[in-house]
Amino acid sequence: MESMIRQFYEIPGKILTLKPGEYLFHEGDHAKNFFFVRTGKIFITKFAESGRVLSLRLATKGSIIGELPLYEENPVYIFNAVAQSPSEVYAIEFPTLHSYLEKKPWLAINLLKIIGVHMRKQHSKFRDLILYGKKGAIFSTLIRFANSYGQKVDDGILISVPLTNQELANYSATARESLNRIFSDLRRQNVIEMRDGLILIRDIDFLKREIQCENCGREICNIE
Amino acid sequence: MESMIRQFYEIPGKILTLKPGEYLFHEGDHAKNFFFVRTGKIFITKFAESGRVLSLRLATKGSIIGELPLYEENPVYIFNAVAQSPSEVYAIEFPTLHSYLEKKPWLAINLLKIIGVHMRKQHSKFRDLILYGKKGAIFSTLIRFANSYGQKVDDGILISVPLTNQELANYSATARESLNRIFSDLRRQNVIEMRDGLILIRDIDFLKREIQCENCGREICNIE
DNA sequence: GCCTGTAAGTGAGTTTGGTCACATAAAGAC
DNA sequence: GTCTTTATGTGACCAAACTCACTTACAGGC
Repeated sequence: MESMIRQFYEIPGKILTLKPGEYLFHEGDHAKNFFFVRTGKIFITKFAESGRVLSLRLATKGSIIGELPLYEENPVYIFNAVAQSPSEVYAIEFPTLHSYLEKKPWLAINLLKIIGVHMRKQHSKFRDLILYGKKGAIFSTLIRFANSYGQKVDDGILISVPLTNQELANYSATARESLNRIFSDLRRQNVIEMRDGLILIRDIDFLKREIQCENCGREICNIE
Repeated sequence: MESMIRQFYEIPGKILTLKPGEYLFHEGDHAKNFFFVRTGKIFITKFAESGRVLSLRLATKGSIIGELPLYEENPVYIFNAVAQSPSEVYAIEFPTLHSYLEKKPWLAINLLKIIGVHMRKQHSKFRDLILYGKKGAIFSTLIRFANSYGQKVDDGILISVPLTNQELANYSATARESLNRIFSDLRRQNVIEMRDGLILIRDIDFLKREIQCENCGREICNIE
């Protein structure tokens, strides 16, 4: 994956830096650029009329962002991208990317591969959220965070990103209170535990069992 | 869209014919081919352990199927494809497609475009199902069927595909009974009506209003 | 015509999850 | 230290949606 992305850095572009909380783009904005994350972490979210927020990804080094409108007639971002931590992204303008893709077949193929993986991620998330209720959504979110940002420690997997319950609820399309109650249960059952404000997953197999995890691998089952 | 797909027919492949109810592939099968639908209609579904079925698409002339595992190391179909009506598909083996994509940049770019549209469809469906409850899921399904298979008649839009309530419920990740009750309401409110076993949508704007339709256009908001 | 099988419709009861309203805890500001 | 703000934890209640059980309607076979 890393090597695929390196090839895109040969395309002329600009480096942008973002402070935490700063938006790279808003949904509805006219889309001009395609981005790679160089450093930091970027939340990808979508707003609902009701004020609810649906969080979709937490992009990190190597993630591509804003690729959806690439070949649209009237390109518009359909998500928000907001920095979670100080971040650097590499921005390539669509027309520039278009001309490179036309010239270099391997580039287009690599992009196909990347987008294919995106599709599969999206589908597997869809499955978890639709078929296994809120518990499924929350467990799936935890597993994905563990795969993306988990560090093996002696008694489990520590998710190295600080996340509030509200943020996690947004990833699971759930009310904060519902997530909270499910977390209380998981703590009682010794499946998770809080450590220095981070989540420690002590029994990830429990989570996987409950949502009939298809063991699709870390490349697909992540939050990036 | 049509012209894009014509280019793929220059790639050597085989024509397969399917009878109604016949499977093109099952989820979990080793994936060898990429398909275009030439004629007929193909259901794309996914099974859940519980016996529930989630229906995702109803592919028709011009739709591509089975593209997800294209660049996987161990390619496996993650959905089922089953003919709804007598159908013909054009099957291209992955290695053949790979070599053509390497040689012809415009082919890879067209595939990028097609898959980009797929992604956007998937996202918009996700949004409807996640953010607007079961009503949102059902209304979204109706709108998509209307966009794909609707015929304008003097008093509304007739969905020209015969669908049972159970099938529609599968598209909406809903229990049949729930869909049934929502349909009863819609009939009472004169939003829909049954005509010769087909659904006639009399007030599609009502449906769109309820789910905060973003009017993303027929290219995205469909069921193909 | 009848019989059979499948689909549709509907009530009752239960579960799940969301909302509201607080109480408590933790983290900063000063 | 106090005060303020933000996050967490929970109970009570309500609404949405699922399940179960059954009735009704319709189509096809014969």
